[in-house]
Amino acid sequence: MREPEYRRVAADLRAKIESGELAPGQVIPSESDLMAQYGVGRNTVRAAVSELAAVGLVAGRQGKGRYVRQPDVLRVWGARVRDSGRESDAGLVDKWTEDVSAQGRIPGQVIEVHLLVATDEIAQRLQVSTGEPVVVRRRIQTVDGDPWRLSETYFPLDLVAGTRILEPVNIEEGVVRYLANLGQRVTLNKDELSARMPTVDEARILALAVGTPVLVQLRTAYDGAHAVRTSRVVTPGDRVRLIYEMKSS
Amino acid sequence: MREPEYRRVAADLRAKIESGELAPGQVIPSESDLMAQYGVGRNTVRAAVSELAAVGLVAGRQGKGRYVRQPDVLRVWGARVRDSGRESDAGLVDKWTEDVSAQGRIPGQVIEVHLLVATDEIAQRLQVSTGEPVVVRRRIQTVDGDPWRLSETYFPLDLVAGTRILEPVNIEEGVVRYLANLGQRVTLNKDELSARMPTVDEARILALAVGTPVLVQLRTAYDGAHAVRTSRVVTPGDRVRLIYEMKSS
DNA sequence: TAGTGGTCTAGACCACATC
DNA sequence: ATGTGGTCTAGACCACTAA
Repeated sequence: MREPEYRRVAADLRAKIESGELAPGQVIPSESDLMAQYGVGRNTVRAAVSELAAVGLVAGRQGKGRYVRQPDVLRVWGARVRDSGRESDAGLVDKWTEDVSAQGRIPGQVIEVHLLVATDEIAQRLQVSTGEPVVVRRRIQTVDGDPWRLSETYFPLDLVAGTRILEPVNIEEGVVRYLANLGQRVTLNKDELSARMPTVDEARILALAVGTPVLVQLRTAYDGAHAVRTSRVVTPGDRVRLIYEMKSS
Repeated sequence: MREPEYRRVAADLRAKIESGELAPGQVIPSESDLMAQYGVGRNTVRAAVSELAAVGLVAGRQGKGRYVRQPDVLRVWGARVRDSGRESDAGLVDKWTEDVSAQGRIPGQVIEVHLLVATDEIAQRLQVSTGEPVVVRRRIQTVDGDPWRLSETYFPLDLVAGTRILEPVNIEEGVVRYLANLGQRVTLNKDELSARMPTVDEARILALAVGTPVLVQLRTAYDGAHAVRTSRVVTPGDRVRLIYEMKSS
């Protein structure tokens, strides 16, 4: 039993998907068909198909069949060189709205704002003490009405008290430009990127198929050595392409 | 049957892991124990544990038990602001060696160089015709002897003919600086980042546990509007933190 | 009603690790 | 020899979808 049966079946199906014999969107053979075709029991077929589902190649719903998934990728910018050679600061809408609209899709977002105390992680990134009051703006950003991205931004309370940041409403020009217009200077942005499997909450909110990892972008903005805000953006790995454009020396 | 049994078991185990009751590195109860503890059949226990394995929370080996995984994270830089305010170009070693050494680990790499014709994807990114000759440097980069990152860089043949790029040897100062010293100018780097589950080859070479996504970094370097090289770097999502530091306007 | 996938069980045998 | 996980089967029943 060198190569398990279910792996042989999985590899064969995978090859058919990658070769295009089973095209994206197409329904794959039913479990009964696969049992007959490969001469194995139902659980073996299910183990094979589960493996493909676990890496995001197939999906399906009870009662209907399983089909080959086709990704729907949007591009969003983490940093962008404009004609001026520097980050844009004169736009009329926030970056999410701009990025999504530019690709002919309809952006949207649901915003909530909370006042809470800093956890260790947030305190460290904001350079404040654990337990200090911070403001968090949580956004569920949508494309064509579907949840697409989770975005949380944390501010030290004293830096945003009395501003519209505290109101759970859309800020048309975007938070970054809004604060810049109020006089906040940002000299450095530092992003930390990683990939992981989603938590159960993330999977639920983003309606993630099993086998879909998320891309996590932790961004902290600094004015000199002083942190002014930090954010965590969670996006499904198969639905975004995060772009960084950087001028070289 | 609102909530399946195996999900109840999985959620319970997950909670114990996240609360620390089952600590990283610790062996989780055996299948027999879990069967007795939750009063379910073996396959149900296995379905629950498989779910945790599929999201990278537990791993194990036949004959031994299953244990809670503990990530080993390294930081690597995608772009870094130096004291000079621009990308470093005077270092003595390549960036991988520098990043890994700085964290007290031992870097290494296995290099192979191939001459081949451009596929559609590579041709498009290098702005040449499909079928044009290109050179690819493939590197398996290691940390403390373990495969850690897969790096492929493609060059149009005419831009690197007669250089040491064609030799499958380490270039101490790194390819970027080597070419810069030969007079190649790079004015813009463009990175595209995404997360996905690994291919079977990637999982094998990087010794990935099931449930580990990869972070894919596609970088193209331009001299003006002209692409001079393009690379694909594949890293396990749980083993790296990719850092971008960007000066703001 | 028929066909699909979803859940669960009981049991068998194999492969690996440890004592 | 014993305990662990890995593979596989046969069979049962449930839930969802579509004709």
